[in-house]
Amino acid sequence: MAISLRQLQIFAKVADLESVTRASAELQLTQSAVSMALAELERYSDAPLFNRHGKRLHLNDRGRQFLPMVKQLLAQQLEIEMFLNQSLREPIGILQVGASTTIGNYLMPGLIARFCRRHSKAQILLQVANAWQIEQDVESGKLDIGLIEGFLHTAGLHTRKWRDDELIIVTGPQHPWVETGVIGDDQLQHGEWVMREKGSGTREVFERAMLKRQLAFAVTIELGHTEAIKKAVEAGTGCACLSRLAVQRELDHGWLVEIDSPLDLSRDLSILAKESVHQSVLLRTFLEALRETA
Amino acid sequence: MAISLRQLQIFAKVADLESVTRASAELQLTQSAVSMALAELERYSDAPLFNRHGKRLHLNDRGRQFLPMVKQLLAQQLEIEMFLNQSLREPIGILQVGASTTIGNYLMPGLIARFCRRHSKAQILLQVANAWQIEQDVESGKLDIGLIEGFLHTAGLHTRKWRDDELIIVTGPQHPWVETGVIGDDQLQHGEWVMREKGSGTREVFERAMLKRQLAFAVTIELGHTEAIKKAVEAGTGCACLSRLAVQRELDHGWLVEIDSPLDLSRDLSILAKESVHQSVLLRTFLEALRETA
DNA sequence: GAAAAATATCATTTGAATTGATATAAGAAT
DNA sequence: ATTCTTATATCAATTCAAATGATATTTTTC
Repeated sequence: MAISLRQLQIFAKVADLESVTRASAELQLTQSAVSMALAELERYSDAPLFNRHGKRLHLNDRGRQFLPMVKQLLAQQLEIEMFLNQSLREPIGILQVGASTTIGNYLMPGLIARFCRRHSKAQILLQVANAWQIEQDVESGKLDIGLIEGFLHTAGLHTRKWRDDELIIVTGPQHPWVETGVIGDDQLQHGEWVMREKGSGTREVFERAMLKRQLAFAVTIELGHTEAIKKAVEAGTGCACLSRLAVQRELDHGWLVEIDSPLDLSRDLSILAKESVHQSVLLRTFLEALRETA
Repeated sequence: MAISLRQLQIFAKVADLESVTRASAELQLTQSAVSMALAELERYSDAPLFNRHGKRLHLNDRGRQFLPMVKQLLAQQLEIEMFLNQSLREPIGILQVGASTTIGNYLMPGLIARFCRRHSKAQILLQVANAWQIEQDVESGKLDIGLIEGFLHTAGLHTRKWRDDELIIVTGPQHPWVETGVIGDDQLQHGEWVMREKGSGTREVFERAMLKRQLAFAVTIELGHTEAIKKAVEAGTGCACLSRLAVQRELDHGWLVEIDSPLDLSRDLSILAKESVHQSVLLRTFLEALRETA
């Protein structure tokens, strides 16, 4: 038989009070229960932990070494029990959040920072990956929640719209389009487009919007990262279509300029979560925080 | 009802294996016992700790934070049980000892053999690794004690000098230096040195001693193992600077010859141990045995 | 769509913890 | 000294929690 928390509690109490009877009173047990629990512990350890001198119990050297260990363990027990109770009312825990590129890089950092400042015992771990990967990991339970651009369709996965994301066309400040700030179909077709590789969510939206207006276009440069595209366009190379989220700072500083066009470049950002009976306080609080930013 | 160690053990095992069935096998329990214990814990905590997705169990946000607390408590439990189980006077149990290369290869084997002959119920497991690794493992508690060449300085780790180690210069018996058995600065500078790679503790001591006398030297051959260096020098290739511990046997047989030099080639061997409330009988006895060999 | 594999749940059994009663022993009061 | 009080230890009986075996439910796999 192994040791039990009960035995250790009893031992600590008896050691503190130096009395079986008083310990039994405080523990709401009979004297005999305490005595037996103690005897059991000493039998397990093959040697006494107390000196019995008359009616008085005194810790012996072994017991003296033992007591601090026991106290530490009981403190940990208390901490654990507190955690279980606390996490019911307060958002406490480690939340695994997945986000696809644009959201993960431009939207989540600030949002998470604000959230953690507000809820100091909550920890958010962010994984940035492509939408498909996020979907898999939410499905398997590795992630508690996923945030992606566009919709996805795994059965049994709860997808719902979070907020709108607006893609805009941008150029460098010295670009000829800047003069009017507006372009039409013609310019759209003949622009020198700097884009992410095929398959990127952002690019897909642009392609679909162009297709809808039956416009063809050519990609001058393909770059693997949004930041690289921004740098290229800032430097004067053609034009790009990016999420407003990704270029807000550059627009504010005037490093990039927004160009109006007749394209419909809005898309949805979605929240993926498991259909589940129970949502933890932390998860619910985080969902609420997401809703607030929408 | 309060939480029990049993429940926590079961929780930790299930969380690790992500399977109730496998956990039940390892814990020698039926699947239903494990399932119920888990249910009990979740009922106590008023909310699930796992996401159940089909057959797969995945920790949720609370569970993720809960697990490390539980692990820590269980480790503490283990320590407590070890303390109680250890015999009062006889060293019994398994001691995890780490040693850096020279000590581990040339000093420990004999010492451990002698110790185990004397204390038949004691088992010493020796891990030979570099000083940094040893330090980490002592710090983390994987090792009970570490023995390294030189000093190291992790806060909270108890380092103290164990004994001296003397490095000596050796050559093969047919080497010209053997005639006098003594060399000076000139020979030191122009010797054909066979050495361990840069970064080796032994080499560092030699380099520092040479630097102190402002002597330059060239390394003719670099070899990864002390044994290889000994073989090379025995075969007549140049000279080496090695711990006396590593070459004692070869000196006794006359396969290698010790050459006196004006260098100061002594260093300290140190003992690393955790600052801890309790030192087991086994650990104390082993430390005493170490002191005896010093 | 059937078979295999995993988890959850139920009634039943097992076993450990607790009780109540009693023995024993030390210190205090007479 | 002897009795009374107070404390711990131990025993058989009881209570209650934990484990089992059987079974239902669900999910994955072929």
